[in-house]
Amino acid sequence: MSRRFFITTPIYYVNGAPHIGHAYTSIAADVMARWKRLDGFDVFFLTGTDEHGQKVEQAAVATGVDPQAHVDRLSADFRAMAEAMGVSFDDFIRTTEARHKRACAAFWDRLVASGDVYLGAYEGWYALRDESFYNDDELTTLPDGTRLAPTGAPVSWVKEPSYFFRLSAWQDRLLAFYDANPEVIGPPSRRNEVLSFVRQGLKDLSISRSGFRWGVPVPNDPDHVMYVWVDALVNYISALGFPDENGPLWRFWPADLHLLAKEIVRFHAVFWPAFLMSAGLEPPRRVFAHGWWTVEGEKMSKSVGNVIDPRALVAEFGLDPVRYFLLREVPFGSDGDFSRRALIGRLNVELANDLGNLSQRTLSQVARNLGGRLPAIAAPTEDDEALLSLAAALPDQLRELIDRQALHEALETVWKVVRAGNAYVDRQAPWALRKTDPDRMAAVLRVLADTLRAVATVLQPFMPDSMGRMLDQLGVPVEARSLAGLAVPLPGGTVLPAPSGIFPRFAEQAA
RNA sequence: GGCGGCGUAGCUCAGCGGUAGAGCAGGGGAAUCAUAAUCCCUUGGUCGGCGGUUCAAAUCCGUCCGCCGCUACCA
Repeated sequence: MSRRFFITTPIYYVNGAPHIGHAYTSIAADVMARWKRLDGFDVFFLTGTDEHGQKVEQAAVATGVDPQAHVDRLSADFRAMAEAMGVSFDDFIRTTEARHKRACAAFWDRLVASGDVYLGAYEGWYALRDESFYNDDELTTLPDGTRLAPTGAPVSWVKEPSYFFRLSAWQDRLLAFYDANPEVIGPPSRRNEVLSFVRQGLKDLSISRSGFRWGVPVPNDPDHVMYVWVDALVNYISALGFPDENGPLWRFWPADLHLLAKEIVRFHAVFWPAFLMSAGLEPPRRVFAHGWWTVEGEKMSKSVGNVIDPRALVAEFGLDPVRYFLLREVPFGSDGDFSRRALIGRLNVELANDLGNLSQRTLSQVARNLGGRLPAIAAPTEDDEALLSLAAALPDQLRELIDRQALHEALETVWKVVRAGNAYVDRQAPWALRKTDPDRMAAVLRVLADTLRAVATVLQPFMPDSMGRMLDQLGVPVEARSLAGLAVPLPGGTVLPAPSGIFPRFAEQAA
């Protein structure tokens, strides 16, 4: 088994401020990246920004700034958002960087060399005023037959020279690829959509534009810039040093997981593998699409004014509760609804009451009744063994679940142990044992401490800061916090710091 | 229109051939170590309608009703 792991988010298009959807993808990828590191993998976690295209060029012109200055500002905002969300990326690629343009040019040359690129003409309804093509279904037709763009500009049928990628030639090879790699697209519903899309027949893909300049130049044809597909997708290999296949990072290719939102599955599961195979490179091992969030039951939109700013959310509730909520509330891969009420419920019930309080009630008894020293392990009773074995099973269970991106199930699995822990405390009643059987009380508290250690260890990728503090309070040295480290018991007598609450309950301010 | 999916307790969903499940919400009780946090018990469903296969169907097949996704060049 390969011990290296390459995971990516999409590069985010800089046509607005980052919102909860961007944060969601990045946080989910972060959890997986952190999990793999915890499990001893050599991880490369890539994110970044997509900065070319006509929309960006127009936005820059509209605000009277140079496109590069415009994207510098927006890209920095995305990067700051990732950092604010605790996203532990190893590299942040920007499509305006020289290394990316070099990779794109080399990649383009490979496609040309394979015979899959030809010069043709892209046809469509074009509005001269907007300098933009429109789809048929976007147009309105006046009684006199004039067609108008959504902007009100008149359109005419225009042919523009464009390079094409011979995607039509790749249909059978793509189907064979999906067939040989059934896990390459997830969840299964997305796989089905991709399969039916490819089966219905593929058209050649326009991969250059000559109507605007803000893009990567096409080699040997200064009239063209690369259109989005090639430019954007190549980021995944430009960050690995392509075309230098002897560079230090190239060993990370092919990507183990491209994580993305459902609307860009096709680009990643159809176009990208075809490009890569054409270029003589391996296609990604897995592409997984998650769903979209609504807000309080409504679609998120600028006009409704309900777009969630992830940083505002973190300012109010804290980073870890937000990360937890996003991954716990909804089966990963499905759509979900974001509501204050639901977030507060998860925070108060699951984080504060279930987990935070289990830690607090355990550690406060250790502090008060045992002088703050971790008791030694005693011979386990049947009840002890039941709880400990549940906790010990967590790493293997989560490995399997996280490998198939079932993040919500991973959290549910951990919470079964947390609930079992609370039930165990009540059954054993160490506060009563304090008077009748202090040794047994110590043994019970040790069982609880070990259970909490396992829980906190596997939850570190989800809530790095909070679980770090919990492990501090449990006396677990930083170097003993990996999955491998969990196998080595802490010595009895370890002095624990004074416990303090990790997840305060959230009280809604009275209006 | 074509292809695919879904419809199970008040809510969110799991189960996918063998006497209906979880979490939350509701009701009752216990405990008091703990962030008044916990634990135990419990109410509640003709598993969208109809028909079929089977000794046996949420579970397979057909059909109808209702929702949803995909059906390519904004990313």
